[in-house]
Amino acid sequence: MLTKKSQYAFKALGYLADKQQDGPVLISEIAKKKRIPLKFLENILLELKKADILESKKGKGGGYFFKKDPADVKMATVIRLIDGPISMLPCVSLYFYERCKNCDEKHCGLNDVMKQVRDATLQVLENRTLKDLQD
Amino acid sequence: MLTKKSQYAFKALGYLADKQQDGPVLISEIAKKKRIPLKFLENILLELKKADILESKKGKGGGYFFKKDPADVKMATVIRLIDGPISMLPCVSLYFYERCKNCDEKHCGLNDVMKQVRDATLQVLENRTLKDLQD
DNA sequence: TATAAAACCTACCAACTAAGTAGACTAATA
DNA sequence: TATTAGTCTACTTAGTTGGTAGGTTTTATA
Repeated sequence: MLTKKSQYAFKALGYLADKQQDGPVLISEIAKKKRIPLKFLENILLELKKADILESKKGKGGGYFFKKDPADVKMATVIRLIDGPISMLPCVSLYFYERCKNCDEKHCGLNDVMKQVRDATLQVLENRTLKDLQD
Repeated sequence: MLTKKSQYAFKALGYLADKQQDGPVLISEIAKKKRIPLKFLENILLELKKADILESKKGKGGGYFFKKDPADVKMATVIRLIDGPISMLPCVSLYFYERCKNCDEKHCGLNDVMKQVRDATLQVLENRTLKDLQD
């Protein structure tokens, strides 16, 4: 399951994608409209900024807005950033790989199946972007 | 990610599937061969028994063995039993559904995408069985 | 029928993670 | 220079994960 954190991230990103033409959007506005705890949302947006997905402006008239085009940010990227691995096992993960102890990946039935699951999942998440979150 | 618990469950089930012709297998034998903490494995096997996947015999000459045919037990069933939901969001889960607050499932982009992920995942996990874990 | 083997059961625990909060600091603008 | 708004560091609290301890019950067999 996705954590609350990444669910909030997607909600916020969807909102920002909708408001892309309106200039900077306040954290407090997003928090209110999407019912996300304000301080928690602060952390999330900051992470998204540090990952170069969002940009921000301080002071009056400030707020958050997209740095990249939403259509260029894959869902998979956001999940990996906020939650970590997408795969069901470390030994089949592409970005968070860890080798299996006591099991030879070359002929491990579980490994095989979980690789299939991974590929099926990524087929979706690598081809859908934040643009798909817009109304 | 799968928990250690369900990973251990799969290891143990794979071992039992291999030894299906040999009569009851000791917990301690599985624990040793698959390097699973003994007492932890006890709990896991008990859960699998209560779910009617395994059967056990007490006393001398006892142990664990399959109640169902491994080929009739889907991977998805084991994951749901040990770890819970397979879906990435409660609002797209088939077995652990919870409705979304503050978001209309009828036109929610995230919901749409996560339904696709769910279906792609289940396509694999509902069609692979414990038989696929055998050597 | 005693005894040993084996699963079963209840309870506990330490470490970690998820989810969120508090409060001070920095930068931009009017 | 006052106000606005994001940034940063640190903390808290509840729940989950990954176990462990130790006793109870059931069964085969000598």
